[in-house]
Amino acid sequence: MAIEHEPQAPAGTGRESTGHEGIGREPGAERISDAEYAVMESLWQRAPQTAAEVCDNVCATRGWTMPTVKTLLARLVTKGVLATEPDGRRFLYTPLVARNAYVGTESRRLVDRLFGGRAAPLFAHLAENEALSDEDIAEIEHLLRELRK
Amino acid sequence: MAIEHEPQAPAGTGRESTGHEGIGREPGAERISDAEYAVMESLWQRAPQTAAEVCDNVCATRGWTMPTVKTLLARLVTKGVLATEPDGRRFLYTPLVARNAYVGTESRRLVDRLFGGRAAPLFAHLAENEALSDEDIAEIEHLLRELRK
DNA sequence: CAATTCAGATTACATCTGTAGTCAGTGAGG
DNA sequence: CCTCACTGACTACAGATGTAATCTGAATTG
Repeated sequence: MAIEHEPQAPAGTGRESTGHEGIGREPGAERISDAEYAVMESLWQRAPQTAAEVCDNVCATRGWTMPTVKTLLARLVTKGVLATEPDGRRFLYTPLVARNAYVGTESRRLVDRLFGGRAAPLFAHLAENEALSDEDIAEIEHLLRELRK
Repeated sequence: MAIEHEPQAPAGTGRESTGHEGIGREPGAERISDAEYAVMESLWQRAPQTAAEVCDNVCATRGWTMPTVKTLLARLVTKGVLATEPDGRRFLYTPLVARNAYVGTESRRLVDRLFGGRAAPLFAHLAENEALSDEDIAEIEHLLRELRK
């Protein structure tokens, strides 16, 4: 099929491009994979960025090449967690889900899966494994005092 | 090739059956997937169990059939997180990694990935999202007092 | 002892992930 | 104006995962 030359949402809008779906399609519903997460990190740090900029930020550390970043960006757009905005001939990518929200769901997932939805056992685990620094403890105590109020 | 009739470690003992492994092969090194985790849960609850018993425990809730459970069990054995012990003509499966250990690594992974290895921000998130029950808070306070000592 | 049944082994297959290569259009430079 | 570089789009492909069917041998049962 003919490809429009105007920049448009990259990659496979294939099976669900109709956009009419009422249920289960809110942005961020899709899981973000490990590799994708690295890309998101970069964009959460600063947005919007071009693909090249994202690569500058992550390719070195992860040992990736541009094509890899491109693919990941495309997938993230497909998943609905990144928005694209044409800027001349390239795209600017912007997160559609706040890091905060993502982190929230992920933490929740873990707590639900592993600790029956209770945060205390998680905390206990971290404590047992000495995953808590003194600083952590201090901060948590502070937060607790806040909550108490 | 002829298959020995005596029950033996199911599936792909292929590349690492020698047992002499020195490096990088400690049990539990492999990641446990979501579906596999359900199987492990059952076995952590009670062990050893036969495949049929595990299915009794999870097939209903997850909408699985026996073959699925078999596959998952086989994969878990391959991954080195389940041990098998012949019992008549079937196998008894037993976890090789304690739930505790698994839960520990997973929590750690999350904290590392999402919160830069610090537990306090995780805690803050849970607090913000009201993921903390009063009970949780009480328990955590108790744990904190323990730690203080 | 033969037929049935049940367990594990093998195979299947679509999707997702990690990681990349290639193609084609568009704007920039000569 | 033509060529080249850069960018996004498409294709690739192996391994993991979710989910299951089929095959085969062995144990149970009549």
